[in-house]
Amino acid sequence: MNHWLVKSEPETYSWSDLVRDKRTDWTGVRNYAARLHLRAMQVGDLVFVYHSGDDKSVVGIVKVVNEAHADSTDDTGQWECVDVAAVTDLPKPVTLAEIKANPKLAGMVLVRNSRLSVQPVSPTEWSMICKLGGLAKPPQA
DNA sequence: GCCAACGTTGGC
DNA sequence: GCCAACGTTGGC
Repeated sequence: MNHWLVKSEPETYSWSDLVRDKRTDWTGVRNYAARLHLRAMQVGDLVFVYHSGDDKSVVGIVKVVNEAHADSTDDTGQWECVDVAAVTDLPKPVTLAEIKANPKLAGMVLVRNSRLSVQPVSPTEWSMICKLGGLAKPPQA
């Protein structure tokens, strides 16, 4: 199983929207590198949700419930999305400042390439952020 | 509001 | 195929 991180502007679609919807198709990705990651996702993979903008925090975890398929919000037919379902929020959101300050996390794609909206997360990074986020044990797929 | 980083577009 | 110009993202 792989781990990922997706970004969203909370003004556009926030974690609370996701909790309300319970499940959503993660549309709107319009970047080739991000699309590669979407295509690599498998059902059961766990994904951090990060709020960009004012929040700048990892706020929750979703799981992939449907592999990549056509993005209904795209007219050109070239972009894809996966379906995700809410798993848990982080009791204590992990801020970008914390991530940058943590030597184990400072190498994250989130820090190195802040513009990539869908990105891989290493197992070490995953467990560290779960811990910082106040999860006693990381969720199972 | 500014600007750095990055991606895309289009002329050559 | 290169690269300048432009647009967008997102942190500060």
